[in-house]
Amino acid sequence: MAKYDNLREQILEQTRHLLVENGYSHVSMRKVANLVGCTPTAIYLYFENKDALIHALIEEGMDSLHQKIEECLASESDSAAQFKLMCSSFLEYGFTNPEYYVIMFQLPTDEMAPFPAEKYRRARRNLQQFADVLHKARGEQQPLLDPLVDATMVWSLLHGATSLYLAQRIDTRISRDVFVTRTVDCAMSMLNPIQQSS
Amino acid sequence: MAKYDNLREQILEQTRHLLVENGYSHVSMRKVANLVGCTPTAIYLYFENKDALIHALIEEGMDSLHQKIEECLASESDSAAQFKLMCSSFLEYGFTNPEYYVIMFQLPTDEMAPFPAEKYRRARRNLQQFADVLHKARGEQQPLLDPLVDATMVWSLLHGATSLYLAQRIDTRISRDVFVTRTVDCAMSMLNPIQQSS
DNA sequence: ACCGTAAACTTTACACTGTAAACTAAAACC
DNA sequence: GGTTTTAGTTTACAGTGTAAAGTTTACGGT
Repeated sequence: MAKYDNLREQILEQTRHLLVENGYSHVSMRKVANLVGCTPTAIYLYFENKDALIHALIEEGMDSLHQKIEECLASESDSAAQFKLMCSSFLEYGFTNPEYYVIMFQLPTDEMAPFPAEKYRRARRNLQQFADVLHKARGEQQPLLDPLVDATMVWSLLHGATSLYLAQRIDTRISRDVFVTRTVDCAMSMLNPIQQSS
Repeated sequence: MAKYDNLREQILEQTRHLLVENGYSHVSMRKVANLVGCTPTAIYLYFENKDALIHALIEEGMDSLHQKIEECLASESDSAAQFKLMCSSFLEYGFTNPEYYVIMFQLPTDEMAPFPAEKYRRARRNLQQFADVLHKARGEQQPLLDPLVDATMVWSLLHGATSLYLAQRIDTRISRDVFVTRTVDCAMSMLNPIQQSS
């Protein structure tokens, strides 16, 4: 009675295709169903609703980003170099996978159910890795500075840079190359402890 | 034949109300029309489409943010203090006006027409002011460093921090207070020239 | 005073959206 | 062989943005 080879996989595949090709707004249950060759409601047999379908793709994205960051750790031995590579890789990931980046980090909060906190654990590994490398690159002392907080600062910078770039909010007089280089420099400067105000 | 006092103004008012109350996704032409008391299509007499209606609100937001930043300049005389206040004010603006912030800076790029570049000039004033203050606070020399680029870095940090905060992506172990303070400290550290890599 | 025109709307309609509910056909199990 | 379960389809509903045409009201000119 299995009419399709692996319907769940086909649905994910076509959704991803639609997402990458036309962006989030053009993903509709009917379009996905048409591409797959099934009916719109058949999708509900495998995904609770549209949000759940998108969430599955978010997981994909989180995993591929995680893998990319792992590669940074592998291809460098010096922790400062690792950190630098991680930063530029993060930017590159966002720039080259805007659709994934958007659904992962800036999906309209009120438009869809938030990514379930429990699944978000996997995503947090990435931040934790930033924190770890940061800590190591600083020489593992500096107990006064919380690496998690500072990693969050780095993340803010990288995420902000990526978001503004993707939203084409960056002044056109600034080339992409300069923008990336300076952003990474900026992140590197966060390796030096930041003086805390009163 | 004027059935309404000032229909255009009333439409904007109710749209803003709906936006602040329920978020972007719950703004629909029919809901706005119902609140105003007119028909959905009447809105098209004053706004080309839904995007144009939202764009008008973006302008409102840009102006109020601009005003807030102007106040920072007025209430401090030292340029470093001005800069610091501008940063924390920017964060505060985003935190307390999430709906405006969202439509201004992170509207789903592919969901609606981009904010017209021409109108975006007004928005760019804000960035320019950051650049100016940054330049002044550094003592007006440092010709090697482009203030526009560095202001963009500051903006990236602030925007990233705001976005992540609004998307509830910040680790719950980090209090809002700590987060804001550290972000501002981080921005302040950008006053010191950042060493450029090769 | 009256008529033509233009402004300010309303009515109707279309194609699209997510998804709930009911139905159906085929396979699996006892 | 009959019953239950699986894997779908069909139909339907309430919502969306917006195009096109129809309607009412006010004003300017003669």
